[in-house]
Amino acid sequence: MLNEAINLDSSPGAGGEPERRVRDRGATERAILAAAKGLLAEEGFQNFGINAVARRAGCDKQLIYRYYGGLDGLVEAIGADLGTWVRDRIPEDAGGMFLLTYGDLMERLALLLLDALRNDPLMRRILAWEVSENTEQVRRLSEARSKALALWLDRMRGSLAPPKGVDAAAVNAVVIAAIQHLVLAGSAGGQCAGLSLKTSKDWEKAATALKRLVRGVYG
Amino acid sequence: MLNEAINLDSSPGAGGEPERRVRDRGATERAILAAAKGLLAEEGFQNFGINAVARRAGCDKQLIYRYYGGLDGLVEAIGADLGTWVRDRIPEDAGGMFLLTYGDLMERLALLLLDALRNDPLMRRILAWEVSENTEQVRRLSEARSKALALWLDRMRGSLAPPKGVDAAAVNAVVIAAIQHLVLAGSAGGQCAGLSLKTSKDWEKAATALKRLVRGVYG
DNA sequence: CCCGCTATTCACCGATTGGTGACAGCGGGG
DNA sequence: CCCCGCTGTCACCAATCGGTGAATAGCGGG
Repeated sequence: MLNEAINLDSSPGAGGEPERRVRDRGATERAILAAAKGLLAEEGFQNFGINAVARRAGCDKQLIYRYYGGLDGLVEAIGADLGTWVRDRIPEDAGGMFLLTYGDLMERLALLLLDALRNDPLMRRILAWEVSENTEQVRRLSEARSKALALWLDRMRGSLAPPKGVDAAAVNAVVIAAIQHLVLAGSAGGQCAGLSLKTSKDWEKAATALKRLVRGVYG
Repeated sequence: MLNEAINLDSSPGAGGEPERRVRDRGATERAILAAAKGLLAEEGFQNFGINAVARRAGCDKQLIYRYYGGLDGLVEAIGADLGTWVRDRIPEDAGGMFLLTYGDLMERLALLLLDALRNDPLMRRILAWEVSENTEQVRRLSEARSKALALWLDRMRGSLAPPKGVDAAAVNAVVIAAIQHLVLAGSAGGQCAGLSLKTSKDWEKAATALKRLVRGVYG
Protein backbone atom coordinates (compact mmCIF):
# COMPACT_ATOMS: atom_id res chain seq x y z
CA MET A 1 0.00 0.00 0.00
CA LEU A 2 1.01 3.56 -0.46
CA ASN A 3 0.10 4.30 3.10
CA GLU A 4 2.57 1.71 4.28
CA ALA A 5 5.40 3.40 2.46
CA ILE A 6 4.47 6.73 3.91
CA ASN A 7 4.23 5.33 7.38
CA LEU A 8 7.60 3.76 6.84
CA ASP A 9 9.07 7.11 5.93
CA SER A 10 7.65 8.80 8.97
CA SER A 11 8.28 5.88 11.30
CA PRO A 12 10.39 6.53 14.41
CA GLY A 13 13.28 4.67 12.86
CA ALA A 14 13.59 7.09 9.96
CA GLY A 15 14.75 10.69 10.10
CA GLY A 16 11.58 11.48 11.97
CA GLU A 17 11.44 14.77 10.11
CA PRO A 18 7.67 14.79 9.50
CA GLU A 19 7.16 14.70 13.27
CA ARG A 20 3.92 12.78 13.30
CA ARG A 21 1.34 15.13 14.66
CA VAL A 22 -0.51 14.17 17.80
CA ARG A 23 -4.23 14.42 17.98
CA ASP A 24 -4.81 17.60 19.88
CA ARG A 25 -7.66 19.85 18.95
CA GLY A 26 -6.42 22.73 21.06
CA ALA A 27 -2.99 22.65 19.49
CA THR A 28 -4.50 22.47 16.03
CA GLU A 29 -6.74 25.41 16.72
CA ARG A 30 -3.75 27.39 17.92
CA ALA A 31 -1.74 26.34 14.86
CA ILE A 32 -4.53 27.50 12.57
CA LEU A 33 -4.84 30.86 14.28
CA ALA A 34 -1.09 31.36 14.22
CA ALA A 35 -0.98 30.41 10.56
CA ALA A 36 -3.73 32.88 9.78
CA LYS A 37 -2.03 35.71 11.62
CA GLY A 38 1.34 34.94 10.13
CA LEU A 39 -0.05 34.63 6.65
CA LEU A 40 -1.95 37.88 6.90
CA ALA A 41 1.07 39.67 8.33
CA GLU A 42 3.52 38.36 5.76
CA GLU A 43 1.49 38.09 2.59
CA GLY A 44 -1.28 40.60 3.11
CA PHE A 45 -5.00 40.17 2.69
CA GLN A 46 -4.80 39.68 -1.07
CA ASN A 47 -4.18 35.95 -1.10
CA PHE A 48 -5.67 35.36 2.30
CA GLY A 49 -8.07 32.46 2.01
CA ILE A 50 -9.11 29.12 3.41
CA ASN A 51 -6.74 27.16 1.22
CA ALA A 52 -3.71 29.32 1.98
CA VAL A 53 -4.29 29.22 5.73
CA ALA A 54 -4.81 25.47 5.75
CA ARG A 55 -1.67 24.99 3.67
CA ARG A 56 0.39 27.07 6.07
CA ALA A 57 -1.11 25.46 9.15
CA GLY A 58 -0.31 22.06 7.66
CA CYS A 59 -3.78 20.72 8.13
CA ASP A 60 -6.92 20.24 6.10
CA LYS A 61 -9.14 23.22 5.45
CA GLN A 62 -12.06 21.21 6.70
CA LEU A 63 -10.73 21.75 10.22
CA ILE A 64 -10.98 25.50 9.76
CA TYR A 65 -14.64 25.08 8.95
CA ARG A 66 -15.11 22.78 11.91
CA TYR A 67 -13.24 24.78 14.54
CA TYR A 68 -13.82 28.34 13.41
CA GLY A 69 -16.87 28.11 11.22
CA GLY A 70 -15.02 29.23 8.11
CA LEU A 71 -12.88 32.23 7.27
CA ASP A 72 -15.29 34.68 8.89
CA GLY A 73 -14.98 33.03 12.26
CA LEU A 74 -11.23 32.81 11.89
CA VAL A 75 -10.97 36.51 11.10
CA GLU A 76 -13.12 37.19 14.10
CA ALA A 77 -10.71 35.16 16.21
CA ILE A 78 -7.84 37.28 14.88
CA GLY A 79 -9.79 40.36 15.88
CA ALA A 80 -10.37 39.01 19.37
CA ASP A 81 -6.67 38.32 19.57
CA LEU A 82 -5.89 41.99 18.98
CA GLY A 83 -6.86 42.60 22.58
CA THR A 84 -3.43 41.32 23.52
CA TRP A 85 -1.91 44.07 21.41
CA VAL A 86 -2.80 46.61 24.05
CA ARG A 87 -1.44 44.49 26.89
CA ASP A 88 1.83 43.97 25.09
CA ARG A 89 2.46 47.60 24.31
CA ILE A 90 1.74 49.41 27.51
CA PRO A 91 4.90 50.09 29.47
CA GLU A 92 4.76 49.37 33.19
CA ASP A 93 5.14 53.03 33.96
CA ALA A 94 2.23 53.96 31.75
CA GLY A 95 -0.03 56.93 32.19
CA GLY A 96 0.86 60.55 32.52
CA MET A 97 4.40 59.93 33.76
CA PHE A 98 6.13 63.23 34.20
CA LEU A 99 4.55 64.76 31.15
CA LEU A 100 3.21 68.09 32.19
CA THR A 101 1.38 69.47 29.19
CA TYR A 102 -1.06 67.96 26.77
CA GLY A 103 1.42 68.81 24.03
CA ASP A 104 4.13 66.73 25.70
CA LEU A 105 1.72 63.85 25.95
CA MET A 106 0.47 63.94 22.39
CA GLU A 107 3.94 64.30 20.97
CA ARG A 108 5.09 61.25 22.87
CA LEU A 109 1.99 59.30 21.93
CA ALA A 110 2.40 60.13 18.27
CA LEU A 111 5.99 58.94 18.21
CA LEU A 112 5.15 55.79 20.15
CA LEU A 113 2.30 54.96 17.80
CA LEU A 114 4.53 55.57 14.80
CA ASP A 115 7.12 53.11 16.08
CA ALA A 116 4.55 50.60 17.22
CA LEU A 117 2.95 50.48 13.78
CA ARG A 118 6.28 50.39 12.01
CA ASN A 119 7.12 47.23 13.94
CA ASP A 120 3.79 45.50 13.59
CA PRO A 121 3.24 44.01 10.16
CA LEU A 122 -0.04 42.39 11.13
CA MET A 123 -1.52 45.67 12.24
CA ARG A 124 -0.33 47.30 9.04
CA ARG A 125 -1.94 44.66 6.88
CA ILE A 126 -5.19 44.99 8.75
CA LEU A 127 -5.03 48.73 8.31
CA ALA A 128 -4.46 48.38 4.57
CA TRP A 129 -7.31 45.89 4.43
CA GLU A 130 -9.62 48.35 6.14
CA VAL A 131 -9.12 51.08 3.58
CA SER A 132 -9.38 48.69 0.65
CA GLU A 133 -12.53 46.73 1.28
CA ASN A 134 -15.80 47.20 3.07
CA THR A 135 -17.12 43.70 3.62
CA GLU A 136 -18.64 42.52 6.87
CA GLN A 137 -15.46 40.56 7.57
CA VAL A 138 -13.29 43.64 7.38
CA ARG A 139 -15.77 45.74 9.30
CA ARG A 140 -15.61 43.38 12.25
CA LEU A 141 -11.85 43.26 12.19
CA SER A 142 -11.70 47.00 11.81
CA GLU A 143 -13.86 47.46 14.84
CA ALA A 144 -11.62 45.24 16.92
CA ARG A 145 -8.51 47.14 15.81
CA SER A 146 -10.17 50.46 16.40
CA LYS A 147 -11.20 49.43 19.86
CA ALA A 148 -7.72 48.21 20.69
CA LEU A 149 -6.23 51.49 19.52
CA ALA A 150 -8.73 53.53 21.51
CA LEU A 151 -8.02 51.48 24.62
CA TRP A 152 -4.29 51.94 24.16
CA LEU A 153 -4.66 55.68 23.77
CA ASP A 154 -6.86 55.80 26.84
CA ARG A 155 -4.41 53.90 28.97
CA MET A 156 -1.50 55.98 27.80
CA ARG A 157 -3.28 59.28 28.02
CA GLY A 158 -4.16 58.92 31.63
CA SER A 159 -6.45 61.62 32.92
CA LEU A 160 -4.84 64.62 31.34
CA ALA A 161 -7.46 66.93 29.87
CA PRO A 162 -7.04 68.51 26.43
CA PRO A 163 -6.82 72.28 26.16
CA LYS A 164 -10.01 74.21 25.53
CA GLY A 165 -10.68 75.92 22.25
CA VAL A 166 -9.38 73.04 20.13
CA ASP A 167 -11.31 70.07 18.84
CA ALA A 168 -8.76 67.65 20.25
CA ALA A 169 -10.64 64.60 19.00
CA ALA A 170 -10.52 65.85 15.42
CA VAL A 171 -6.92 67.03 15.61
CA ASN A 172 -5.79 63.75 17.12
CA ALA A 173 -7.67 61.80 14.48
CA VAL A 174 -5.88 63.76 11.77
CA VAL A 175 -2.53 63.14 13.44
CA ILE A 176 -3.27 59.45 13.73
CA ALA A 177 -4.35 59.41 10.10
CA ALA A 178 -1.02 60.92 9.13
CA ILE A 179 0.89 58.35 11.16
CA GLN A 180 -1.03 55.44 9.74
CA HIS A 181 -0.65 56.56 6.17
CA LEU A 182 3.02 57.29 6.58
CA VAL A 183 3.60 53.81 7.89
CA LEU A 184 1.48 52.18 5.21
CA ALA A 185 3.02 54.13 2.35
CA GLY A 186 6.52 53.69 3.70
CA SER A 187 6.07 50.00 4.22
CA ALA A 188 4.54 49.41 0.81
CA GLY A 189 6.34 51.83 -1.47
CA GLY A 190 9.16 53.29 0.58
CA GLN A 191 7.95 56.84 0.17
CA CYS A 192 5.04 59.21 0.58
CA ALA A 193 4.39 62.38 -1.36
CA GLY A 194 7.97 62.55 -2.50
CA LEU A 195 9.38 61.98 0.97
CA SER A 196 11.54 58.86 1.08
CA LEU A 197 10.70 56.50 3.93
CA LYS A 198 13.38 53.84 3.88
CA THR A 199 16.32 54.59 6.13
CA SER A 200 15.98 55.40 9.80
CA LYS A 201 17.22 58.86 8.90
CA ASP A 202 14.19 59.26 6.64
CA TRP A 203 11.93 58.25 9.47
CA GLU A 204 13.57 60.72 11.79
CA LYS A 205 12.72 63.47 9.37
CA ALA A 206 9.12 62.34 9.29
CA ALA A 207 9.03 62.09 13.07
CA THR A 208 10.42 65.59 13.41
CA ALA A 209 7.81 66.97 11.04
CA LEU A 210 5.14 65.12 12.98
CA LYS A 211 6.39 66.60 16.24
CA ARG A 212 6.36 70.06 14.74
CA LEU A 213 2.76 69.65 13.64
CA VAL A 214 1.62 68.41 17.03
CA ARG A 215 3.54 71.10 18.84
CA GLY A 216 2.15 73.73 16.54
CA VAL A 217 -1.34 72.95 17.75
CA TYR A 218 -0.83 71.95 21.35
CA GLY A 219 2.19 74.14 22.10
CA MET B 1 -30.25 27.05 -35.14
CA LEU B 2 -29.65 28.81 -31.91
CA ASN B 3 -27.73 31.50 -33.71
CA GLU B 4 -30.71 32.24 -35.84
CA ALA B 5 -32.88 32.86 -32.82
CA ILE B 6 -30.28 35.14 -31.34
CA ASN B 7 -29.88 37.04 -34.56
CA LEU B 8 -33.62 37.38 -34.70
CA ASP B 9 -33.64 38.89 -31.24
CA SER B 10 -30.96 41.37 -32.06
CA SER B 11 -32.19 42.11 -35.55
CA PRO B 12 -33.11 45.74 -36.36
CA GLY B 13 -36.77 44.87 -36.16
CA ALA B 14 -36.56 43.86 -32.53
CA GLY B 15 -35.93 46.12 -29.55
CA GLY B 16 -32.46 46.78 -30.90
CA GLU B 17 -31.17 46.76 -27.35
CA PRO B 18 -27.87 44.97 -28.10
CA GLU B 19 -26.89 47.86 -30.37
CA ARG B 20 -24.76 46.02 -32.87
CA ARG B 21 -21.24 47.27 -32.44
CA VAL B 22 -19.38 48.74 -35.41
CA ARG B 23 -15.87 47.67 -36.23
CA ASP B 24 -13.70 50.41 -34.87
CA ARG B 25 -10.45 49.62 -33.17
CA GLY B 26 -10.03 53.07 -31.74
CA ALA B 27 -13.48 53.04 -30.20
CA THR B 28 -12.88 49.58 -28.78
CA GLU B 29 -9.60 50.64 -27.26
CA ARG B 30 -11.32 53.60 -25.66
CA ALA B 31 -14.14 51.38 -24.42
CA ILE B 32 -11.65 49.02 -22.83
CA LEU B 33 -9.77 51.81 -21.10
CA ALA B 34 -13.00 53.37 -19.88
CA ALA B 35 -14.18 49.99 -18.62
CA ALA B 36 -10.93 49.48 -16.78
CA LYS B 37 -11.03 52.88 -15.12
CA GLY B 38 -14.68 52.54 -14.23
CA LEU B 39 -14.24 49.07 -12.86
CA LEU B 40 -11.25 50.06 -10.78
CA ALA B 41 -13.03 53.15 -9.47
CA GLU B 42 -16.26 51.36 -8.62
CA GLU B 43 -15.16 47.92 -7.52
CA GLY B 44 -11.61 48.47 -6.36
CA PHE B 45 -8.50 46.57 -7.24
CA GLN B 46 -9.62 43.36 -5.55
CA ASN B 47 -11.56 41.86 -8.42
CA PHE B 48 -9.73 43.82 -11.07
CA GLY B 49 -8.69 41.39 -13.78
CA ILE B 50 -8.69 40.64 -17.46
CA ASN B 51 -12.00 38.82 -17.37
CA ALA B 52 -13.79 41.50 -15.39
CA VAL B 53 -12.57 44.32 -17.63
CA ALA B 54 -13.49 42.44 -20.80
CA ARG B 55 -16.92 41.65 -19.38
CA ARG B 56 -17.55 45.30 -18.58
CA ALA B 57 -16.19 46.54 -21.89
CA GLY B 58 -18.48 44.09 -23.65
CA CYS B 59 -15.72 42.58 -25.72
CA ASP B 60 -13.47 39.57 -25.67
CA LYS B 61 -10.48 39.61 -23.37
CA GLN B 62 -8.30 38.70 -26.30
CA LEU B 63 -8.63 42.27 -27.48
CA ILE B 64 -7.09 43.51 -24.27
CA TYR B 65 -4.06 41.35 -24.95
CA ARG B 66 -3.89 42.55 -28.54
CA TYR B 67 -4.38 46.25 -27.95
CA TYR B 68 -2.74 46.73 -24.57
CA GLY B 69 -0.49 43.74 -24.20
CA GLY B 70 -2.36 42.38 -21.21
CA LEU B 71 -3.36 43.82 -17.86
CA ASP B 72 0.05 45.36 -17.26
CA GLY B 73 -0.17 47.47 -20.36
CA LEU B 74 -3.72 48.42 -19.55
CA VAL B 75 -2.75 49.55 -16.08
CA GLU B 76 0.07 51.52 -17.62
CA ALA B 77 -2.45 53.18 -19.90
CA ILE B 78 -4.52 54.11 -16.86
CA GLY B 79 -1.41 55.60 -15.33
CA ALA B 80 -0.67 57.60 -18.46
CA ASP B 81 -4.26 58.80 -18.36
CA LEU B 82 -3.69 60.28 -14.92
CA GLY B 83 -1.84 63.10 -16.62
CA THR B 84 -5.23 64.55 -17.47
CA TRP B 85 -5.99 64.64 -13.76
CA VAL B 86 -3.70 67.61 -13.35
CA ARG B 87 -5.13 69.45 -16.35
CA ASP B 88 -8.68 68.96 -15.11
CA ARG B 89 -8.03 70.24 -11.61
CA ILE B 90 -6.04 73.38 -12.07
CA PRO B 91 -8.22 76.46 -11.99
CA GLU B 92 -7.59 79.04 -14.68
CA ASP B 93 -6.41 81.52 -12.11
CA ALA B 94 -3.92 79.06 -10.71
CA GLY B 95 -0.68 79.96 -9.06
CA GLY B 96 -0.08 82.16 -6.07
CA MET B 97 -3.23 84.20 -6.52
CA PHE B 98 -3.43 86.74 -3.74
CA LEU B 99 -2.07 84.38 -1.15
CA LEU B 100 0.60 86.23 0.69
CA THR B 101 2.13 83.76 3.08
CA TYR B 102 3.27 80.18 2.71
CA GLY B 103 0.77 79.29 5.41
CA ASP B 104 -2.10 80.71 3.36
CA LEU B 105 -0.95 78.68 0.41
CA MET B 106 -0.52 75.38 2.20
CA GLU B 107 -3.82 75.69 3.99
CA ARG B 108 -5.61 76.28 0.71
CA LEU B 109 -3.73 73.46 -0.99
CA ALA B 110 -4.54 71.03 1.80
CA LEU B 111 -8.24 71.78 1.62
CA LEU B 112 -8.26 71.60 -2.16
CA LEU B 113 -6.49 68.25 -2.14
CA LEU B 114 -8.89 66.95 0.48
CA ASP B 115 -11.89 67.81 -1.67
CA ALA B 116 -10.27 66.63 -4.87
CA LEU B 117 -9.58 63.20 -3.39
CA ARG B 118 -12.99 62.97 -1.79
CA ASN B 119 -14.54 63.40 -5.23
CA ASP B 120 -12.24 61.09 -7.12
CA PRO B 121 -13.01 57.43 -6.53
CA LEU B 122 -10.44 56.25 -9.06
CA MET B 123 -7.65 58.11 -7.33
CA ARG B 124 -8.78 56.69 -4.00
CA ARG B 125 -8.73 53.14 -5.28
CA ILE B 126 -5.29 53.61 -6.73
CA LEU B 127 -4.13 55.03 -3.43
CA ALA B 128 -5.54 52.06 -1.53
CA TRP B 129 -3.92 49.75 -4.04
CA GLU B 130 -0.57 51.39 -3.51
CA VAL B 131 -0.54 50.74 0.22
CA SER B 132 -1.79 47.19 -0.14
CA GLU B 133 0.47 45.65 -2.73
CA ASN B 134 3.97 46.09 -4.02
CA THR B 135 3.97 44.46 -7.42
CA GLU B 136 5.56 45.99 -10.48
CA GLN B 137 2.10 46.84 -11.79
CA VAL B 138 1.25 48.88 -8.75
CA ARG B 139 4.66 50.49 -8.61
CA ARG B 140 4.24 51.86 -12.12
CA LEU B 141 0.78 53.14 -11.39
CA SER B 142 1.96 54.60 -8.13
CA GLU B 143 4.72 56.46 -9.88
CA ALA B 144 2.29 57.96 -12.36
CA ARG B 145 -0.04 59.07 -9.59
CA SER B 146 2.82 60.45 -7.56
CA LYS B 147 4.09 62.39 -10.53
CA ALA B 148 0.64 63.80 -11.25
CA LEU B 149 0.28 64.90 -7.64
CA ALA B 150 3.71 66.51 -7.61
CA LEU B 151 2.95 68.35 -10.83
CA TRP B 152 -0.35 69.57 -9.44
CA LEU B 153 1.30 70.82 -6.28
CA ASP B 154 3.99 72.56 -8.33
CA ARG B 155 1.49 74.31 -10.55
CA MET B 156 -0.60 75.40 -7.62
CA ARG B 157 2.29 76.43 -5.44
CA GLY B 158 3.70 78.85 -7.92
CA SER B 159 7.05 80.26 -6.94
CA LEU B 160 6.38 80.96 -3.29
CA ALA B 161 9.32 79.84 -1.17
CA PRO B 162 8.81 77.94 2.09
CA PRO B 163 9.96 79.53 5.32
CA LYS B 164 13.45 78.70 6.57
CA GLY B 165 13.99 76.58 9.61
CA VAL B 166 11.32 74.05 8.76
CA ASP B 167 11.68 70.92 6.68
CA ALA B 168 8.78 71.92 4.46
CA ALA B 169 9.07 68.80 2.30
CA ALA B 170 8.68 66.53 5.32
CA VAL B 171 5.92 68.56 6.90
CA ASN B 172 3.98 68.71 3.66
CA ALA B 173 4.41 64.98 3.17
CA VAL B 174 2.96 64.35 6.61
CA VAL B 175 0.05 66.67 5.89
CA ILE B 176 -0.61 64.93 2.59
CA ALA B 177 -0.39 61.59 4.35
CA ALA B 178 -3.04 62.74 6.79
CA ILE B 179 -5.31 63.92 3.98
CA GLN B 180 -4.94 60.73 2.02
CA HIS B 181 -5.61 58.49 4.97
CA LEU B 182 -8.57 60.52 6.10
CA VAL B 183 -10.13 60.21 2.68
CA LEU B 184 -9.37 56.50 2.41
CA ALA B 185 -10.64 55.66 5.87
CA GLY B 186 -13.69 57.86 5.49
CA SER B 187 -14.55 56.42 2.14
CA ALA B 188 -14.09 52.83 3.23
CA GLY B 189 -15.28 52.76 6.81
CA GLY B 190 -16.86 56.14 7.44
CA GLN B 191 -14.52 56.97 10.29
CA CYS B 192 -10.93 57.32 11.37
CA ALA B 193 -9.55 56.94 14.87
CA GLY B 194 -12.96 57.45 16.39
CA LEU B 195 -13.74 60.51 14.29
CA SER B 196 -16.83 59.98 12.17
CA LEU B 197 -16.36 60.88 8.51
CA LYS B 198 -19.79 60.64 6.94
CA THR B 199 -21.71 63.88 6.91
CA SER B 200 -20.34 67.10 5.47
CA LYS B 201 -20.34 68.41 9.02
CA ASP B 202 -17.93 65.64 9.96
CA TRP B 203 -15.67 66.63 7.12
CA GLU B 204 -15.76 70.24 8.16
CA LYS B 205 -14.46 69.23 11.56
CA ALA B 206 -11.65 67.30 9.94
CA ALA B 207 -10.87 70.21 7.62
CA THR B 208 -10.76 72.60 10.55
CA ALA B 209 -8.37 70.36 12.43
CA LEU B 210 -6.25 70.07 9.32
CA LYS B 211 -6.16 73.84 8.97
CA ARG B 212 -5.13 74.21 12.57
CA LEU B 213 -2.26 71.79 12.12
CA VAL B 214 -1.00 73.53 8.99
CA ARG B 215 -1.36 76.93 10.56
CA GLY B 216 0.40 75.76 13.67
CA VAL B 217 3.51 75.07 11.66
CA TYR B 218 3.43 77.72 8.96
CA GLY B 219 1.68 80.43 10.97
C1' DC C 1 -17.16 42.30 -57.50
C1' DC C 2 -14.09 39.84 -54.93
C1' DC C 3 -10.20 39.17 -52.00
C1' DG C 4 -7.29 40.05 -48.30
C1' DC C 5 -6.49 42.21 -44.11
C1' DT C 6 -7.90 42.91 -39.55
C1' DA C 7 -11.15 43.40 -35.89
C1' DT C 8 -13.66 40.25 -33.13
C1' DT C 9 -15.29 36.10 -31.12
C1' DC C 10 -15.11 31.25 -29.72
C1' DA C 11 -13.33 27.23 -27.58
C1' DC C 12 -10.34 25.39 -24.84
C1' DC C 13 -6.31 24.85 -21.44
C1' DG C 14 -4.36 24.11 -16.56
C1' DA C 15 -4.46 26.05 -12.07
C1' DT C 16 -6.70 27.64 -8.13
C1' DT C 17 -10.54 29.01 -5.50
C1' DG C 18 -14.29 28.15 -1.71
C1' DG C 19 -17.04 24.47 -0.18
C1' DT C 20 -18.89 19.64 1.02
C1' DG C 21 -19.56 14.66 1.84
C1' DA C 22 -17.46 10.46 2.78
C1' DC C 23 -13.92 7.90 4.91
C1' DA C 24 -9.90 6.56 8.24
C1' DG C 25 -7.89 5.93 12.72
C1' DC C 26 -7.19 6.51 17.45
C1' DG C 27 -9.10 6.60 22.27
C1' DG C 28 -12.03 6.61 26.02
C1' DG C 29 -16.49 4.98 28.27
C1' DG C 30 -20.09 1.59 28.33
C1' DC D 1 -14.06 -6.20 25.17
C1' DC D 2 -16.27 -3.50 21.52
C1' DC D 3 -18.34 0.47 19.84
C1' DC D 4 -19.16 5.43 19.41
C1' DG D 5 -17.35 9.86 18.91
C1' DC D 6 -13.94 13.00 17.85
C1' DT D 7 -9.83 14.34 15.07
C1' DG D 8 -7.91 14.44 10.86
C1' DT D 9 -7.55 13.27 5.62
C1' DC D 10 -8.95 12.69 1.03
C1' DA D 11 -11.55 13.15 -3.11
C1' DC D 12 -14.43 15.60 -5.49
C1' DC D 13 -17.55 19.58 -6.94
C1' DA D 14 -18.67 23.92 -9.77
C1' DA D 15 -16.85 28.38 -10.67
C1' DT D 16 -13.49 31.42 -11.91
C1' DC D 17 -9.00 32.80 -13.02
C1' DG D 18 -5.23 34.20 -16.66
C1' DG D 19 -3.77 32.88 -21.05
C1' DT D 20 -3.56 31.04 -26.02
C1' DG D 21 -4.60 29.17 -30.81
C1' DA D 22 -7.80 28.97 -34.18
C1' DA D 23 -11.89 30.23 -36.49
C1' DT D 24 -15.16 33.89 -37.99
C1' DA D 25 -17.00 38.14 -39.79
C1' DG D 26 -16.98 42.50 -41.94
C1' DC D 27 -14.69 46.64 -44.10
C1' DG D 28 -11.76 48.67 -47.68
C1' DG D 29 -8.79 48.62 -51.72
C1' DG D 30 -7.67 46.38 -56.04
